[in-house]
Amino acid sequence: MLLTSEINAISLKAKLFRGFSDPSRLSILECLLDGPRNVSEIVAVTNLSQPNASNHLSCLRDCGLVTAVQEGRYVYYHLSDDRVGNLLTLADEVLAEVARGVYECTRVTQT
Amino acid sequence: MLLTSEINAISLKAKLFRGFSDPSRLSILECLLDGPRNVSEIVAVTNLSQPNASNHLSCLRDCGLVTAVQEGRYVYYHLSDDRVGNLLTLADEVLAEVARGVYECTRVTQT
DNA sequence: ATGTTATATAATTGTATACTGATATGTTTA
DNA sequence: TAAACATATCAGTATACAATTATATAACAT
Repeated sequence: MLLTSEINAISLKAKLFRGFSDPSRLSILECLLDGPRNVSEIVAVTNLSQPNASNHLSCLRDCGLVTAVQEGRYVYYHLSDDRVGNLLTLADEVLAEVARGVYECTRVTQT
Repeated sequence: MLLTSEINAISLKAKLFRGFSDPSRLSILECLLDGPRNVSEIVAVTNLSQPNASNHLSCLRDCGLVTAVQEGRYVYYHLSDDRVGNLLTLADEVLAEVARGVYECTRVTQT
């Protein structure tokens, strides 16, 4: 039986993973692996519309996964912690192992 | 500009993370960190309804994150790869860093 | 000051998906 | 075979959320 505090910790962690669980946000995070990028650069790399990118960036910022630094009229974003990158790398390893299973999973729609 | 193959890889990774991004599935995965459990045990530990647990287990199974072994009328589930556990652990570390941000994120509903 | 570029926010809509309740399938024991 | 137990599936509903369009705010240039 789960305690209330454990439930909260789990919900929190689920929220963290949810930050990674959308292709648009993941594109943004991957693009930031190479270093800070401003919104226009992110839009160019990811092909997202500007408002869409901005929305996802807000989400990532609120979740603490990225940090924003304003320089003039540009806003540069960077990963807020090295371990965010580590998570992406480790995910690649897991993916290499379970790729077939994930690919064939029909319960979650692939965009 | 992202190539098609990169888009697919990213969608795949997003799907992987989506497996972790629901509190119910996360409860199941955490409960399996201690070793194999059958569905009834999982239901008891997580407080999920049996059909709900079964649905999430199907999803996790399809995604390759867990493996099912039938023993008599019981079906035992276990994490399919050690790195699945590693991802959970690393997530804890990231969470410790960004907990406040995640907690305050209002863009994603916390259950 | 005015226009232009960069970014953020708001309202809306469509779709995905988590949950529930009912039921089906499968396995064991009597 | 029947009854009891374990697990899976299905239909229906409600909610979360991603994307779009339009607009607002802010910084810079002319």
